Amino acid sequence: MPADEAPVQTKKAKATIYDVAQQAGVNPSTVSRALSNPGRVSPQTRRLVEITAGVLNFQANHSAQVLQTGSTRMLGLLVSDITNPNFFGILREAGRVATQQQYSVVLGNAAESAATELSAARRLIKTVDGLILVSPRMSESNLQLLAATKKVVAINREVSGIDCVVPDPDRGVSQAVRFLAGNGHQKIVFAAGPEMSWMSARRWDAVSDACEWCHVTAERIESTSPTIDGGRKLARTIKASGATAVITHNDLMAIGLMHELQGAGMAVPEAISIVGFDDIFGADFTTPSLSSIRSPLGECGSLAAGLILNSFAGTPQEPKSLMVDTELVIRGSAGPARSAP
Amino acid sequence: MPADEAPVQTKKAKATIYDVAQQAGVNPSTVSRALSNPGRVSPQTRRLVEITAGVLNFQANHSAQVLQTGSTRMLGLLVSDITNPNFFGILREAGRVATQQQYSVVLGNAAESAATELSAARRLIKTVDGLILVSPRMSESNLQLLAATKKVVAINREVSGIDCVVPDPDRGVSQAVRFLAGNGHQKIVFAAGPEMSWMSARRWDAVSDACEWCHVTAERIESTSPTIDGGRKLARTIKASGATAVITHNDLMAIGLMHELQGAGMAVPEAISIVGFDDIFGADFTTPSLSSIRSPLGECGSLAAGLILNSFAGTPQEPKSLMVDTELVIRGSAGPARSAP
DNA sequence: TTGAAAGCGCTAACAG
DNA sequence: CTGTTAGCGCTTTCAA
Repeated sequence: MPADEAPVQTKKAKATIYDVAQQAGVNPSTVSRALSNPGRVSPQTRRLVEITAGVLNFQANHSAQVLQTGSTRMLGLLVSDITNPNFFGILREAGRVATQQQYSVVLGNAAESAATELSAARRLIKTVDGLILVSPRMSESNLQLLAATKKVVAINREVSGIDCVVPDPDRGVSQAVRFLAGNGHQKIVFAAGPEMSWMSARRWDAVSDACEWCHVTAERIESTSPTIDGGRKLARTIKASGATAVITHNDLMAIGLMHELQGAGMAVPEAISIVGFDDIFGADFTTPSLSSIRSPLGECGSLAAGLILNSFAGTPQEPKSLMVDTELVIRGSAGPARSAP
Repeated sequence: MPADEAPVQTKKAKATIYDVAQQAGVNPSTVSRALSNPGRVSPQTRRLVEITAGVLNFQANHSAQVLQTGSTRMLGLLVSDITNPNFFGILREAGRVATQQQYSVVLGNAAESAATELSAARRLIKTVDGLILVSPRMSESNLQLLAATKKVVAINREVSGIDCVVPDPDRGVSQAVRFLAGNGHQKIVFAAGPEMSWMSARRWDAVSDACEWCHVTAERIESTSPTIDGGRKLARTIKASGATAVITHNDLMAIGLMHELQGAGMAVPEAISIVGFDDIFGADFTTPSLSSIRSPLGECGSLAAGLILNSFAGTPQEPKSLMVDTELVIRGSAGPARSAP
């Protein structure tokens, strides 16, 4: 391994509990107790220690504590889809729940591929007590291997043997399809996401089922990539399909598609209605603003954090999958079908 | 402290180097060397150790390593403005640079206020070798206190005594003002950000200077908050100002302002040109798409990480401020003034 | 309530 | 090239 020096700590040597103990004239263990177990020490001693610690600017050495106690009091969060800024909700809520139990949440360096995701997860998991993986792309077996090390919870994906929190597309999709059917749309196209995406499959199932229920035709078309550009490339095919409504695997695709369609002279929603998925940041920047099926990501975050924290506190539980409901957010991009009354 | 149990490690007890050593019939220190210092051990012993470690699924205890070596090989990144998804560029590039030196980057739980930011920074800094703060809101003295503990670099803010990487608005602003002046605009309004924002002041200075240079009038108006809604609330004032062009402190404000103005019947850019700052994710979702002055955040990230990493490797340096150039991204929202030829 | 002492898992001299 | 030994800074029994 080349160029592998330890950091030169140019900063002044840190004070340890020994320094504090000496300065205060007590035993190191008393300092430890006073600082992290107050109540097991007399009030005056405690004051003394606290003041001395303050004077010496004492900062407990985290790794020493971790080494001793076995707990980092940190949760990791790893997000694979960095193009979806929406996961801030997850971070915020997971953080909120964690904070209540004096835990903090750190975000792992986001991953571009399944491989980098795995290595990022491996690095991160060493430094935390539990790990939340959002839309993980790695294989099931790798996921299970990770889960054998520390507590792991997946969001947006269901994997046997590990705890999961997954938004159930059914409710939001059925709202969307009912809305579209009620507005006279006879045929709905679903623009799928990546071939291997668990979520995309799940979403198509929901669309297909809801359409059947509402007696409208559902057609699935494949995309090249789940991005704005991927959405653009779908415009021809979708126009040719004769559908008056389209639901896309995600909002990025919806936005790309909408722009391309508008560029080709099709009015949205007059000529074609568009509904995306995820209600990402910026979905309401567009004209018309984008209708979208939203997952309660914040709730996913708090549930995931809760799952991990509970597993520390309570008795071991069977791995379980938590379902959360999705919800249609109607904005300007969806409306009555052209031929509707 | 109530309810403060250590996590119950329900997982199987981890293998240590002692287990590996015993199994392989060598000394623990040999295991340590073979794994983290290959080259100081014979090839066959090394193979043996590696295989045994694999079999036992050995994972080195991170905190023990840290405790011993004093280095976590991790960099922290703390972002205060979570509404600006643009900082992904920082994360990505800082991560890239860090990875080259076997460091990884963790993101601290984002902060809502100066106070939570400080406590988040305090928590995070204990677990990393160096900390990058993006647009920090805390006081200078707190910043300097942090910097006394570990290596700290600020992005988007200049603070004496600590390393900084700041985008210089001058270039982008001067491009924007020249563009607007060249298109016949006589008066440019700057919609300022938060009163105490260092960056907002910097940006106004740049606008003011550039306008003077181009002989156009610059007017500064205050906002209530640097958000979409804050932008909306500016619409009346800006319309009343009679200006035909506006530069906003950030893109969120620009988007809110644009929507509100359009809602009030003003065409963009025909009646009024709008230029934002930051070129955030979604700036091109709008109609017309938003022109914006972009900071090379990726570059800021790599520079900041480089600054930290170099400080570990080399001799102590004087704190320095690195400047990076901003750049105008012209899109549909800016064009010829109404009364222009 | 406080002190003494052991040890968490690892690395890094120093010998051999 | 490999074994021995001594801690890193903290928490936590066990005594006093």
